[in-house]
Parts: sequence; structure tokens; C-alpha cells
Amino acid sequence: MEFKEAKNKFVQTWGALGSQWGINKTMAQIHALLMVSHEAVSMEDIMEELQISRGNASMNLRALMDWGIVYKEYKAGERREFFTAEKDLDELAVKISRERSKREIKPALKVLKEVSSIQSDNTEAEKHFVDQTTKLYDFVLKADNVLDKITEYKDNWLAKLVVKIMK
Amino acid sequence: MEFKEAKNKFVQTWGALGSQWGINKTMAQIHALLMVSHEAVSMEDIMEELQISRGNASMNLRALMDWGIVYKEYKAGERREFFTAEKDLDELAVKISRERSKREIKPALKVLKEVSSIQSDNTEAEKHFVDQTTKLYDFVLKADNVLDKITEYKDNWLAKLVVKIMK
DNA sequence: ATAAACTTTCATTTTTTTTTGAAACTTTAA
DNA sequence: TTAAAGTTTCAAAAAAAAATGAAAGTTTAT
Repeated sequence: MEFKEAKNKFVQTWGALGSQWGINKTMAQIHALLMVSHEAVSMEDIMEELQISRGNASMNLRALMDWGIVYKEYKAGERREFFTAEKDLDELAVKISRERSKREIKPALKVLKEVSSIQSDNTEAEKHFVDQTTKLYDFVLKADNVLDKITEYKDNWLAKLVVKIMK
Repeated sequence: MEFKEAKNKFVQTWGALGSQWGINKTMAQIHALLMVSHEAVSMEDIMEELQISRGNASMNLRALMDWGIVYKEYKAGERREFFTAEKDLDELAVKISRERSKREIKPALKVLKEVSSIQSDNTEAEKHFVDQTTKLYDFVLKADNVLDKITEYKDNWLAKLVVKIMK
């Protein structure tokens, strides 16, 4: 396999993986492309490589920047904007984890708390509902906290976790 | 909030959360419904509660059973099939984690290994590509292994992890 | 063996999500 | 200023994903 082929395969695979985890394909592909690019890439070049429209590129770059995992770069004497991805994988994972927690887990926890708080001195069905949603609330909260704690180590958290787990 | 309202809110929220994580809405909703149901539920009742077609119910129940998180149940003297969800949350998380690893992470690792193995005594761009994909391979492999190790504790793994992390 | 009761399948339709592209907007240089 | 070079926005189109429903398939009881 030669470089161009390998790069393309990587971008396609990352895109597919993204879809399966609820991230749109193009967004994941742009991210993949930037991750393996040595230098910052212009929007024009992203459009060209991925064969996508200007609007698509612009919107997904914006989204990636909102996630905090892609940065704008300005080159001296260049009018155009260039883009780079966060390349440190520990940092990348921390940012994704934080964002998903903030955008998805926290709101879900709020709902879980609400629905598990209904009055239910009534039927078996109601008792079971309250019991199960309470357990779910506790579980998700605990998992969310553990993730937060783990990623707090910041530098090299995954390696540190490995050590903690194994011993 | 009364029971019916709370139950509906939970089902809708779980469905939306599923979508954001790459699981189709109905599949997540059926799962939610079964999780908080005291007794096994018939397909008819699922269709009724979620206002979905027979085909949709059938296909998503099949998918949930393939994931190993929903079970068929037979009631004595009843022709119809009934369904229940895995209600132990530790077990549920282990199963989802195992399946996603098998279906998505392992194939991705295979591709990462392939593309990071190209020959590249060439340009800076190629060197960076190989370097970054190698790092990514190592990271994903390590993360996959850690998850596997954590869930190996089986019983109460999350609580045990909390203890390990905090001390 | 038959038919009633129920489930599965899959071509078609519907819905949802993503993408496009052109107009509006912004920035920079002359 | 002004116009060139670039970026963003968003209504409309396209593509992808999910849902429908009726026919085919199963199972069970008689």
C-alpha cells in the first residue's frame, strides 16, 4: 500500500467509525485528514481532498472548532485560513469526553433525576419504575464522575490508568 | 409529574440519547421501555406504547437480542412471545462495551495497523502519517484493553473502579 | 393435515440527516 | 472607498436511514 491509498483508507475508516458513534461522517473525515496532516490545511484543500462543498467544509470545521479539537491558524502573508487538529491523543480524548458529558450526559442525568422522583406509593409497576430509574441515575452519575476523575490526570492519563488497573 | 408522563419522558430521552450515540431511536426506546417494565412485554404492547409498526418492532427487538441485552420469554399457556431487558446495569454496560469493541473497535484497529505499516523513508508528510497512525493504534488498543480489564471484574465493576481510582 | 395465531422479511415509502451552492457577509490591500 | 479574496449562512436538494405493511413464513393446537 502506498501513502495516498493508506491516507484515504484511514480517512474513510475514521469517517465510518464516527457515524457509528453519532458523529457525522464528513466531520469525522475532516478531523481524520487534519490529524494525519503534517501541516495546517486550507479549506480549499480539504474540499478538494474530500470532494465536498464549501458550505459543508465550513460548517463542519466550525463544529470541530466548537468541540475544541480543531484550531484555526493564520500564516504570515496569507489571506486564507488554515486548520490543524489536536494531535495529542490524551488531550483529544479528554476534550471529546468533556464535551459529550456536557452536551449529552448532564442533560440526561437531569431528566433521570426528574422522572425518578415521582410519587409512587402505588402499583408494583410504579415502584419498579422508580427503582430502576434511580439505579440508572446513580450508575450514570458514577460513570460520569469516574471519567471526569480519570481525565483529570491530564498528562498521560491512559497510561496512568493502565498502571492503576493492573496493579 | 405522574407515572405515565414520567415513563414517556424517560423513553423519549433514552431514544434521543441513543441517536446521539449511533443507536437508532426506536431501538433505544424499546430498550428503555423494557428496562422500566416490571413484567415482560408483548410485541403488541410495545407497538401500542411506542406507536410503531409490527415490522419495526420485530426488527429492533431482533437487533436488541443480537446485542444480548433483551431476552425472549415464554409464558405458560400463552402463544405470544414476551420480551424483557437486561436490568442489571453493570451487566448491561459490559455487554454494550463488548459488542461495540467487537463490531467497531477491533475492525478499526485492524485498519490502523495496516495503514501505519506502509513504507515511508520518504517525505515529512509520510513520516508524520506513520507516526500519528501508530500512536493512534497504540492508544486505541490500550483503551480497548483497559475497558476489557475493567469489565472483567464483572460484578460491581463500576464501584470497584471508583475505589481503585480514588485511592 | 389444517387453520388460527403469531412473527419475520423486505420492497416501498417516509422521515431525518446531510450536503449543496449561491447570496450575503467580512476582511484586507491598494 | 472599493474590489478582490475569502468565509459563513441557510433554503432547497440529495442522500441516507428508518419505518411501514402486506405477503411469506412459523408454530401450535386440534
